[in-house]
Formats: sequence, structure tokens, C-alpha cells
Amino acid sequence: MRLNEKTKALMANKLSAAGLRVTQARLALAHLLFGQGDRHVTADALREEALAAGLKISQATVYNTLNQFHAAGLLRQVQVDQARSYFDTNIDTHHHFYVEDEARLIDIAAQEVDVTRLPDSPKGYDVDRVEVIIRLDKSPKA
Amino acid sequence: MRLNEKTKALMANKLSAAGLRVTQARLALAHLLFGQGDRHVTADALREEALAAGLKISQATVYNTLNQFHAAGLLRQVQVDQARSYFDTNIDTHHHFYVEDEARLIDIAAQEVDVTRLPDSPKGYDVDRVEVIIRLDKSPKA
DNA sequence: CAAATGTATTAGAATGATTCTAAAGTGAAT
DNA sequence: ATTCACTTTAGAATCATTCTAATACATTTG
Repeated sequence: MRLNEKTKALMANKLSAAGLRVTQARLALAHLLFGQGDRHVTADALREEALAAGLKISQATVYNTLNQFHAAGLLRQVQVDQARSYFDTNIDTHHHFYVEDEARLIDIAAQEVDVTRLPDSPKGYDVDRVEVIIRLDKSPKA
Repeated sequence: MRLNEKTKALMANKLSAAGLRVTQARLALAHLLFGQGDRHVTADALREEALAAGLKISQATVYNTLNQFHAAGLLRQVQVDQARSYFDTNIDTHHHFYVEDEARLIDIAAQEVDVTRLPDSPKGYDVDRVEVIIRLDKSPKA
């Protein structure tokens, strides 16, 4: 895998800013994750992508790294399917379409959805995040 | 476990109406699930409840039955936690609070939430369901 | 710039939820 | 009662994820 110097510096910056040590594995995964716009990846998909790119990286490292990036606030974890976790490189407030048949997530910008009224939280609890998930089906054929 | 005749008849009805054969296991689990207001259960929690109630039932049957009830529209499956599935006996349109620290779901009636604008679905797809999940944290101690 | 220190990475085992298998049981229809 | 299809079962299998404890690497120190 070739990281051009510019991207590499950007990613190294991102990692440092997040308080993470800059290592080969993290740089390479950051490049895959953050070098191409907003993405939704599963651990396994990222692993395959890394291998396809010629990286030598273990599945454990992929999991560790995704969890560290998530803990550091670089990724958001999305739970829409009981079978696996998705990691979303878009950490701004936003929502999702989920195509169950294709196990595919699609971002919805925050301003595309208006939630104009919410109930009060139970006493002793605060709202961490409001998620809107629109589950989609394939339209019937005419 | 004692099922009073009235509840038993109700549950048998519910099963038949859903196109499911009325069996011992299904009757007993239906009684636990639907005999006490709206509930959110995990497969494991339901198993323990069944055993505590003196039922002799295998974990496989609990899973099979939950999946059948779900497929038959008697239960709704809620994915808020990657570790396990919740089954919700409330199948009307509604939403959820989720207390992550306690792995606990709380129903929100549909009329407590106003979603006044949604984006168009991608071409070729229809909305199956809109879910709003409000993730809660414990309030800091004053 | 080499040794020391602490953090990362690894392969492989372990875990935990869920599903599968194939054998034995039960409900419904004759 | 007999048959036939559907259920239930124990236990094995699967799959995503986490853990372990050994090796490698990044950073600090001398």
C-alpha cells in the first residue's frame, strides 16, 4: 500500500490529535477509513480491504483499532443489525437508511430529518444521542 | 407452571390467529411474554424466566419460538446493542429509550415523538419502518 | 544513537449469542 | 390407533468479537 506523503501527514495528525500513538497499522487503517469520504465498514470488510491493499494486518488489530478509533471519537458505531457492528466515518450528527436485504447503510444528513418533539428523559438520565433509522425494503416490481 | 384457563384460551387463540400450531412450549412462552403487559426480553432472560417458572424447555426452543413469534408478527425485534437481540411484545408503532449502562429498553409511545420531515427513500426502496432510539446516560451526580 | 520502557500487534484460544443437525416427541387428520 | 408433518431437543457448529501472553515497535532516556 502506498500512502502519499500528504495523506500520511494528515492521518498522523488526526491520530495525534485524538491522543493515539502513530503506528503503521493505525496509519494504514486510517488511510483506508478516512481517505475516501464517508464510509460504513464492518470489521471484516475492513480486514479484507486491508489485505487486498497488500497490508499485513491481523483481524485482532483491525478490531482493536476500530475500537480505539471509536473510543477516541474518530468513528461512530452503528447498531442496526444484530449480526455485526458498523463503523461510520461520519461523526457529525446524522441519521441512516438501512437496507436490510443488502446489509447496507446510507447516511441521512441531520437537516433532512426534523424531530420536533421528544419526551422528557426518565429522571436521573440524560440524552446521549437521538438516532433515527429508516429501514428500507426493495420496492415490489411494479 | 399454571396457566389459568382463560389466559390459556387467549394465548391459544393468539397463536392460531398467527398461523402457528398450538403447542405446550408456545403456549407457555406466550403466557410469559404476553401475560403481563409490554415487555422487552432477551432470549437468555426468557429462558431463565421459563426455568424459574418450572418449565422444562431448551434454549433452542426459546430461540425458535422467539423467531417464529417475530416472523408471525407477534413480536418486534429491537437492535440497540450489538451483543444481543431484544424482543418487544409491543408491536404497535412506537420508539425507545435505551439505557446503555443497564442494557435496558423503555418504550416511548408514538405520540410522544414528532418526526415531521423525512427524506425521500432512494429510488427502488420503500420505507419499512422508522425507528427513533434515544440513548441515555446516567446523569452526573449533581 | 543504543538501551530501556511502555504501548502495539499478533496468532491462536476463548467467549457468547445464535443457528444448525438429526433424532425423538407431539398435534392433527384420518 | 396410525400416519404424517411439524416441534422440540441436546449438543455440535458457526460467527463476530474479545482475550491472552508472547513478540515487535515507538518513544524516551542516558
